[in-house]
Amino acid sequence: MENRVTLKELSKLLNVSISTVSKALRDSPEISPETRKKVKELAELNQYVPNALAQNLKNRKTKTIGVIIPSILPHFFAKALHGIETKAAELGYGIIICISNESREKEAESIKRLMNGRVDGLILSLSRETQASKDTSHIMDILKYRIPLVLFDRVLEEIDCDKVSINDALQAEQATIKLFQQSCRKIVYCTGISNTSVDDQRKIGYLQALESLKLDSNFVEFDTPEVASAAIQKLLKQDKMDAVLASDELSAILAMKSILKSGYRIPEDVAIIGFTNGSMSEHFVPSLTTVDQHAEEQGSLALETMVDRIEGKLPADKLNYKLETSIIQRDSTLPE
Amino acid sequence: MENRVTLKELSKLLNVSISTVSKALRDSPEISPETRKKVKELAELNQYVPNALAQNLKNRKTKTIGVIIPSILPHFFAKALHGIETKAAELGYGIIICISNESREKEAESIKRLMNGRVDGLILSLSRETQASKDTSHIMDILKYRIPLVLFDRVLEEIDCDKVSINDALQAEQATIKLFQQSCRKIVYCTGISNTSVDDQRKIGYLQALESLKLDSNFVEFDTPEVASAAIQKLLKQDKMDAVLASDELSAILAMKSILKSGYRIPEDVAIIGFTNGSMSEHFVPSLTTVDQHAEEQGSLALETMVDRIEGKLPADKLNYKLETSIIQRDSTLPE
DNA sequence: CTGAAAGCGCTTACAG
DNA sequence: CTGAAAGCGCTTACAG
Repeated sequence: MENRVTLKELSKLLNVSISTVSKALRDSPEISPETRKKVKELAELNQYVPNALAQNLKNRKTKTIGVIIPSILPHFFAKALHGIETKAAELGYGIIICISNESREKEAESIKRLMNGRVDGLILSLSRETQASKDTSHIMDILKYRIPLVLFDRVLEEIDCDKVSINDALQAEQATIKLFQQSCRKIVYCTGISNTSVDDQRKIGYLQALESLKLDSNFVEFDTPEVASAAIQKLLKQDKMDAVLASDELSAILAMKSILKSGYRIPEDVAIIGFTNGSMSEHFVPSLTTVDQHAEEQGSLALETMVDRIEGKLPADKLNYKLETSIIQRDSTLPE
Repeated sequence: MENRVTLKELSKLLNVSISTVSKALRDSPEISPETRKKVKELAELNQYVPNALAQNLKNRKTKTIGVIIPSILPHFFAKALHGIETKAAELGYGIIICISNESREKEAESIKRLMNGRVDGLILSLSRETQASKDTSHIMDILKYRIPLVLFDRVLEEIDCDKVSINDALQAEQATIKLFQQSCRKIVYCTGISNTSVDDQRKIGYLQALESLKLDSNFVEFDTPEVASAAIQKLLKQDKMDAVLASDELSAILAMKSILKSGYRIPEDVAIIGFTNGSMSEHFVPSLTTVDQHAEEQGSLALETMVDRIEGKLPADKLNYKLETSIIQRDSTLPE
């Protein structure tokens, strides 16, 4: 039941100075091999663990990265976080996670909490409120204090920092074209995540595709599942829908359920492509054709970029990765 | 582009001592109101943020809790984490998250990483390897250093610490009896998470129920989805299954898919109850009747217990919460 | 090869 | 009401 042992205590036990103990433990050539050995043995015996707080204070670095995400419940963020954590462990870094819950205020609070020496850098996926309001003063503070910042997935181009995201507009455009190629002419865009940069980008891609294909657009935007289902069933009844491009997993699943319930077949009557490749996409019957957002890779690349930045391995100019994505063909669209 | 300002710098600007600045900022009555005001204004102007590392070192507490979980991908852990984070934010604490990836070694590493002054306490859900091997020496180290420890969900009774879990055995027993009451006589236990305390407990409950009901047991244990599906289809063919008790969400979904694919009806031919109430349970067709594990509440209670322990509000005797759970009736069992 | 000293940025008991 | 001093636990340039 002892308390943690310190350098001071070890030095007393050995009748040497604290400096000697410290150097011996870090294998400094200044110290004689015998002393080094003695010190290390005693340290081992007493299960000495250096106090990270003191080390960090002295070294002015913490080997930990702060991560702020809007939520952890959507599969995308859980996977991205997994990618971040895995890469961090690999590179010898730890992570501190805060969840903004889509709120700008909580995001700003978390930033404050972390900007006080606790972390060497911040990885952020912006909250919906921040993206909607475009009020990024709290983000600018990070830059002002010269704390490295990496934005991922939900990025804002005007912020001068490293970024990792997928080319959502391009993907949405290609997905729309794919639906067109399956003879769909009434392609409806369905989203439960309005007001995020990713959703905006996807809408842009969708509209671009429609314009070049000379088709009309149609949107279902919702906050609650009930609203979504009602809107979809209405469109079906009015014969205004033979395909769905869904911006998030939940809206894709809700759409499929409404479609099946109304007696239509997937993909013969209505084809669907979703974003986010979660477990529901894989296991629903029929399984959902999705744009793979490479959540884990985004997370892993964001962390790697951060560490490279911290360790000065990157040029001064900020990086802006746009990951290539691919469409995972499943049963909600016709086979090629 | 300035660097972060310190007490020392503020004190120089104001021509007072560091102590005065420090006390003024903490509203000490020792300092005159005018000085306090002046100091605070300058601090505000310079966006002074106290260095948490230095504060923590001095105060010997960090107001942050370490959380080590086996994985973040299963919905249960994502939800539990959400509960932990929410409650932590509410109580003014931060959390540091490590993922053990079900490995005892990574778990031990994370513990070492966190036990060096970084956190005030540790919340843990044990990795599968640790639970299987029962080698808990790395956990004992935590206790030895008098670091508060709360175990949740995957607990081990022999460890002397606060615990939060659900009564898995009882729940499994009741779920089994519920299936019996729907005239099921060939109830198969299906699991993809063998060798965890929760699975062991559920098996115990299942077997207890079967014994009192004088029924035979039958197990499907698997590592890959293919194995599960094959095993289930075999049992169906041999007419050895009219109900499934599934220990995790994935095995429940896999079972349902196999059953439907083999042409049986749910719940008329085969009824199913699962554990873990994730999004797939809710949205699969038919939706899955599940035992609600109260993931968020487990997380939130674990964190609250931790904070109470740290702040000395708890008796010396360790607490052992067993949360009441309930069965969420959906379409994979007959209505009551 | 070893140790005394300064310092990271803060807090607080004590003196004045 | 204000400040000098000690200390949290470490690291490292410097002296010996």
